[in-house]
Amino acid sequence: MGRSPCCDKVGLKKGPWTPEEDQKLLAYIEEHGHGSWRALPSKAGLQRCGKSCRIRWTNYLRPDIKRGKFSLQEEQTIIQLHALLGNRWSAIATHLPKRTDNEIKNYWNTHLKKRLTKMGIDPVTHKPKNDTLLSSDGQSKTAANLSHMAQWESARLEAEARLVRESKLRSHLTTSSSSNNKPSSDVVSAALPPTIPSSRSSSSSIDVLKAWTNGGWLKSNEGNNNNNNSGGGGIGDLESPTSTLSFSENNAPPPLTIMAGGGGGGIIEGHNGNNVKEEGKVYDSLHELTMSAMEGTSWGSSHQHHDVIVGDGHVDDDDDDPMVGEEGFTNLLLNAAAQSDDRSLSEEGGGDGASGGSGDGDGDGNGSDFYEDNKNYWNSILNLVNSSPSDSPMF
DNA sequence: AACCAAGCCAACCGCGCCCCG
DNA sequence: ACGGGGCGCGGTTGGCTTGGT
Repeated sequence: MGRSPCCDKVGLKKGPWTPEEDQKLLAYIEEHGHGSWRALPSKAGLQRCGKSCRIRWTNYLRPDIKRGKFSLQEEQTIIQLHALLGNRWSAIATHLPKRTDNEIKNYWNTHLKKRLTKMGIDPVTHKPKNDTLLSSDGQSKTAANLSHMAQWESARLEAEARLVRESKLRSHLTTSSSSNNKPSSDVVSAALPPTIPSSRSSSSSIDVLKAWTNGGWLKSNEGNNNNNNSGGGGIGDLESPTSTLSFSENNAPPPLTIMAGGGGGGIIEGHNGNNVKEEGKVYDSLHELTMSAMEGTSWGSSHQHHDVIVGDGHVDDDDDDPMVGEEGFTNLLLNAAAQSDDRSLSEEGGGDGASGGSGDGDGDGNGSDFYEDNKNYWNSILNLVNSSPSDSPMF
């Protein structure tokens, strides 16, 4: 069926906003809040459709928007999160609190993407376009593993997002019963400053990441750094990356533990039996997604990477550490970016540490630096996550 | 100085999801 | 259960700016 237009376009203005229009919109929202966007234009005396007003507000007029050049750290954050989340701009924007998804998207498309491409790195997969370029030092494989991570995380994101939605739904059921007839979205809006970017899933996914890195990932690799994966090394040997989703207190579902196990390609277990039952639908999705992510939908059947998830769930990656060198890879990129960038680091307080080893001497992540780089990579993501509002207002 | 191409970014478009009646 | 409204998201476009010749 055809979708009705967002508004009656007849007589409505399009194109660039005038200062007068900005002023009207700003004044109205400051006084009344945005309420229903559709109803806003007439109330505010604007000849615009509600959608246009919303976009203008969220992308430009919001008072908490930071404009201007992206700092090196912001660039790093974007690149790292993009490697994990893909084009989920709103999710990425959640971790760059003063930037809009639109701004980040634009910056990616106009700067970062080109920079990566120029360097022979596929901006989609974050791995070198020509594997042979780097294969001698193992970076291509590790870049491929980053891609694995991204796909894995992506699948998890979807599943976690479902969980969150379920939780939110139930949360809204309880809240909305006591908040007259406001639409649920307005319930959220009303409870929050109207300016806070929302994300449906990113925070939770990052929480997973936290647990992941805090839990077993790095340790797991630590033990497998030199020659791993037999008996469950590498990705297949992940220590249960326990979901640490922050649900609303009253509706907190029990923790789900996802075992990306060496035994069967992945196990999801509720911490007690009825948990899973209660979240049956979610469990199914999570399980489904996790399974497909692990067993070929993304990895095994894609044949785009060197390593393979073999039948029993462990990763056969031709005896390279599955995570080795990702930091090296990313920092290679970032260092190059820093060098090619005419901005000076000091502009934004350059050694803030979030980038971990990005400034380590040669910085090309070869040889024995791989392990450290690997650790630093995830630590850097963790750092940025920790320093970001991942205690999202949404949850 | 004039022209052209590339870069950049605000805004738009269309789709999908969620909620409500 | 279903259909429509509202909103958010990601992709794309169009126009202005900047840089090169």
